Amino acid sequence: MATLREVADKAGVTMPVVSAYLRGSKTVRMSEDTRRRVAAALDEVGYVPNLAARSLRTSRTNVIAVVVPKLDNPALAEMLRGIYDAAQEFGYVVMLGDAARLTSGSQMLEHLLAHGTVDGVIVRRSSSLDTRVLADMAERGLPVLFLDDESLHDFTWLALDDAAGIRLATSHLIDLGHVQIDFLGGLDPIPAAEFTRIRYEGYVAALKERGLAPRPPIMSGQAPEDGYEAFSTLVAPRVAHRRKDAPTALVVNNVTTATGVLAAAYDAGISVPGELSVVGYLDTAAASMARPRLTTVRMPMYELGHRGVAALSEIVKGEHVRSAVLADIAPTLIRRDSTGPPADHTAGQK
Amino acid sequence: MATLREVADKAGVTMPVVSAYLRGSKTVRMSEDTRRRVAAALDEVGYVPNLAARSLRTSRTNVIAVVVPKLDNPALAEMLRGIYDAAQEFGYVVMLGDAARLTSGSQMLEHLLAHGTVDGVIVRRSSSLDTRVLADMAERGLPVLFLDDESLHDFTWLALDDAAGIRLATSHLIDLGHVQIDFLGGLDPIPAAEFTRIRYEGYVAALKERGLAPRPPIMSGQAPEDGYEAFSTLVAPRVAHRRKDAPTALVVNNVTTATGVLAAAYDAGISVPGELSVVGYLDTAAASMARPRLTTVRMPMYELGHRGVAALSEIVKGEHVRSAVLADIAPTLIRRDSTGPPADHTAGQK
DNA sequence: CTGAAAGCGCTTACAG
DNA sequence: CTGAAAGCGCTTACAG
Repeated sequence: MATLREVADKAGVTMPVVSAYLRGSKTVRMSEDTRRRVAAALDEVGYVPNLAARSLRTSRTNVIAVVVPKLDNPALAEMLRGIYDAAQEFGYVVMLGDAARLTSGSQMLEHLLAHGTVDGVIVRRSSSLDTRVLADMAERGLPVLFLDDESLHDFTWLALDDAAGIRLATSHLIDLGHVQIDFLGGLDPIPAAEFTRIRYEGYVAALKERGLAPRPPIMSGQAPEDGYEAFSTLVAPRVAHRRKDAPTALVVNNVTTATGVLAAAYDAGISVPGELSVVGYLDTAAASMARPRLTTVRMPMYELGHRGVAALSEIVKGEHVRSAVLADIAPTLIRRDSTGPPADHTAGQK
Repeated sequence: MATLREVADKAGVTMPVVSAYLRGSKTVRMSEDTRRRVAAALDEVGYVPNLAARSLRTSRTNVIAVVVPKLDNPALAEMLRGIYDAAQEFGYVVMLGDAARLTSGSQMLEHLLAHGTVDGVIVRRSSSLDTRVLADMAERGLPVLFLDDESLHDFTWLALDDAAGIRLATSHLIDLGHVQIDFLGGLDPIPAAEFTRIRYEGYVAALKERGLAPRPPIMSGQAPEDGYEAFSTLVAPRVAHRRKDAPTALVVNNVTTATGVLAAAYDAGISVPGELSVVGYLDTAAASMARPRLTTVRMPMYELGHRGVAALSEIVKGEHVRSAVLADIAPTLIRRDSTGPPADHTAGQK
């Protein structure tokens, strides 16, 4: 537990000199001999700084908290890479947490709201947080940046161009010749997540552009099990019995949900893409391990995370940051094996 | 930025009284009237504590860091649940991090090694950390608990009973009538991860117990792609050509790897479990979404995390903690659809 | 350009 | 049982 004072005494200098040496201060000049003595003393006592003392003095911690809805959501892995990379560039340490643990009155919330703990917070999905928690953050004036969507008011956010992404997925199916295309997915119950509305509207827009009739969304939670359940009960019966209103293709809001859809199709004996094409939104490693390999739309998740940190650092500095959609990076279609022409076009091929 | 002093002045008491009130001190008694005045003042100024100041004074932070090899590894989700639950009980806030980011000289390592930042660290898999990082931790005397395996020396660890888990998986296959059983998986290149050796030995033990001959391990990394690659090149050709040495069943070290194996078997036209049974080690939601649904062995991951925090809190208090294997909780076989009797026993059924 | 002082906001040991 | 003082380990503004 050597302190700056001990190091200074040992080196025959004063504390501020050691402090300046440690911080690599450019304004304080010291002789080569002084440097050497300080370095030797530092090394000799095995000096380790006390960051609590530094934070108390500077009222900065260089720690940012990152809160995500589900820690093990693979679709977020790339966003986290972007966040960690940017954090390193900006000199931040990242403290990652689960939104489910950040409840009102929780130890973790107390920690974030207190002074001297984190400089700011990045939250993926405001809807994964209690409204009381959001209110606390706002009231406390905590610098927060949301990685959300364009429907979030009252806070600063950065968003993917979800409408464009889903439009791309839908257009791909239209290009293949599909006409009866359904939208399934992630309509979280309460609060009726706005982000899904925007995604659904991307689907609607794509169909209308091409003179096709949009169909009502098929509600589903986001987990694989949710996709399995929704597909089994709401889609599979229509497809299996070749009902006139059966879709020949499906836009699935989330890639995670889509893996459940694939399992359900398999269990129902529905061939993908033979009888039904499936495209998932967002891309993960699991998409290429699924059988059939899942066609997806890849979004700039890395950039979302990276720019999020940059924006937060501005907010921390007290500067005003404008909410924005990442529309300058186009979504990419990752064509794999789960999409193909509709059955009636390929009758001869199979 | 109200301070304790301001609150005290407003309430007409001294700082220590407010401090005691805040901490719910039992030793300091105060009148009902005082309590009310303090509470009112606290509320009026919107007091928020400065945790850096508190840490500087108490040299405790109530923060623990948790370092895992891969943030989005679903097999760890349950362990993290255990950690978060226990952290709450012990009054800790969890700071989760990625081992890949905790490199020598990294901002994050500096942060962990400094005073006044975290009270201790839990590391899943010592082998995911640079040896220099481990040496730094040891030298600095940082309280660390490893969630590793029994082959880790020089540090305190808590381990799953990997040998028992793999023995259960192997016995299941033997019970089904399999004789030619291979072990595939997670032999990390350098350092030749000890934990896989122990798992492999569980496989060997199970076979020997039943008078069967163990076979050399099939090396593979842990990712789905690794499992895919290893299976495609080293196993599939033998099975497809019905070579005499072809396995009829496979113990896959990791469930993540097993999903890749399943995809590879599908692509090679090998029917699971018709021609080959596959059992994965550890259980995840993805195992039940795979087709065929993957038979796995479930280990007490929640308890591993929970007890890890309990052990760390002892270490933080300076008490000696003995490394231990969680042998009191038996592994469970989760029987799904990827295992069945060997082909020659079922010739009439298919 | 260098050196001693003040103070960040708490908690705790100590005197009354 | 209550109240004023000391001090945790830093950094920065200020005097020399």
